[in-house]
Amino acid sequence: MFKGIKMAKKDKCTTECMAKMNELVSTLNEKQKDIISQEITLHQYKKNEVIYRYGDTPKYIYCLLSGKIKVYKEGVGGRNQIIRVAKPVEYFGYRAYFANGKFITAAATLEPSCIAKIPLDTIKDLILENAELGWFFIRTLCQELGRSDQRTVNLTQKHIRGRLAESLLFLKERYGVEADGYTLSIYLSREDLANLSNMTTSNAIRTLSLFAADKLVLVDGRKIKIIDEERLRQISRLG
Amino acid sequence: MFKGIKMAKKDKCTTECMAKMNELVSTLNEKQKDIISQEITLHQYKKNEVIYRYGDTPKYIYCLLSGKIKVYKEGVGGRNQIIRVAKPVEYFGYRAYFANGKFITAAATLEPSCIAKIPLDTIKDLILENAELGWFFIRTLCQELGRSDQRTVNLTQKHIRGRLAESLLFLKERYGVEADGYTLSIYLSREDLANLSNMTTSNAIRTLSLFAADKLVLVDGRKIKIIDEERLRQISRLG
DNA sequence: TTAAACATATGTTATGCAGCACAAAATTAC
DNA sequence: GTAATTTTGTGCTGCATAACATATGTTTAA
Repeated sequence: MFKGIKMAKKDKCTTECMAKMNELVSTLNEKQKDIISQEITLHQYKKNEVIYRYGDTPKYIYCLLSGKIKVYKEGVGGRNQIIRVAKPVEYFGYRAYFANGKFITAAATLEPSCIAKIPLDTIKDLILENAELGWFFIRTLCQELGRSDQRTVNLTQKHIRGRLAESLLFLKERYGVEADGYTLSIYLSREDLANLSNMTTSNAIRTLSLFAADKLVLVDGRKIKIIDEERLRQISRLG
Repeated sequence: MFKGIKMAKKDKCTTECMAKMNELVSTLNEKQKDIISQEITLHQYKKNEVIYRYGDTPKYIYCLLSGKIKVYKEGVGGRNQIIRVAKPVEYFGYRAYFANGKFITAAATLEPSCIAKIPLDTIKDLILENAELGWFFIRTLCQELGRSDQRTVNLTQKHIRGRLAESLLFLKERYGVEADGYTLSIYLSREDLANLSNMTTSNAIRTLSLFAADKLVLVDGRKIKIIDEERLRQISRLG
């Protein structure tokens, strides 16, 4: 029977993928787990590949299994604003569906990524029959909203140095550092760094150079080592 | 029996209040409604009264039954940033609790307001046993998050005129207009208007005067009539 | 291998807006 | 009813940062 074959083909990948999604899957009963594993699909994305676009109709929830992605908004004059970044295993692309609208953001990979997709209609049905799953999304959304509130003030009220310092600390907290304990585990282009910090690319480059000259960071291409976290924190605080 | 008396005393107000909260209450069964009506308390706030403060531990969900409130964040150098505003019947003050943290914002009334309080422990319990209630919060949070994303770009990328235009349209959409069809149904101080639009009070005053000179709005103290909505929309779009 | 496209770097200019200072008007307090 | 305080209004100055120009290094493509 076709379904059996399809399942068999999927099985190894799907099982692995469901294991990674444990935080969500653990709220489900066996029947619900089955439904998800029937509906879930896996996708490979290259670096800088667009996942969804502004204006699209949301149909799937995306689960980032490996890699890194950005959610961004096209601003005035082609200037993009990075709204949030995700790491494994986090979910994205579902907000607009739950709010009953189209996408007001776009999403793209920052590095090669593996992403699982589940139809949102299915997720909605599951939420309505499983309060614990709903609770998972409520907690997640509340954390997102807190971060968003925080970012609004940071981006609007701090000066350039403060905004960049804030972004570097944000990236460290979000993605961590490599084995040496200093190098940020994410290699952003200066443009993405600028879009994250609400400034022009020129100013991101300039200010990062100044930080390097002040021995706050050590820059080697896209590798950034955070040397003096304490002073970066000061700069971020004082605006 | 004491509980009975307590109930009896509360009954009229509570019933009225529960009726207003229909969007939430309608998701509950009788037993759950009883729990809420036992725990709910009503409070009157004067104009410009603080409801909760930065750093406080969230204990109650607040339901605005009448009046208007702002949720704001203290920024650099005493400059406040209004994060969102609520109208009847909307809920606030629960985000931090669900995200397991303290308040990172403060809230205050913009006019005399009547506010119901329900312990968040109770709400959490109800969400965990009532998926439909959870769904209500998910929808609400997703709308909030969308507004927040939108605001981030507006506040960071638009010029002063664009930001003020945006704020005026935002207020119209959020609070509506009076019987004449033009006068905004909210009387904000210039300072609050500035804090909503990410600018200094001086610039809010100045720019509003310019709008008045350009016949886009008609200003009489804190009363603002929106005359030329189309052009305001243009100004807002173009930054 | 060369060219083309892109990313990074840095200096210069232009300007939008914050930060004053001060005055007038309106509200509140006594 | 007068003083005190807050809110509103306007002009001026300086600075932060966007915008532009240009150069160099680096990856991609033909």
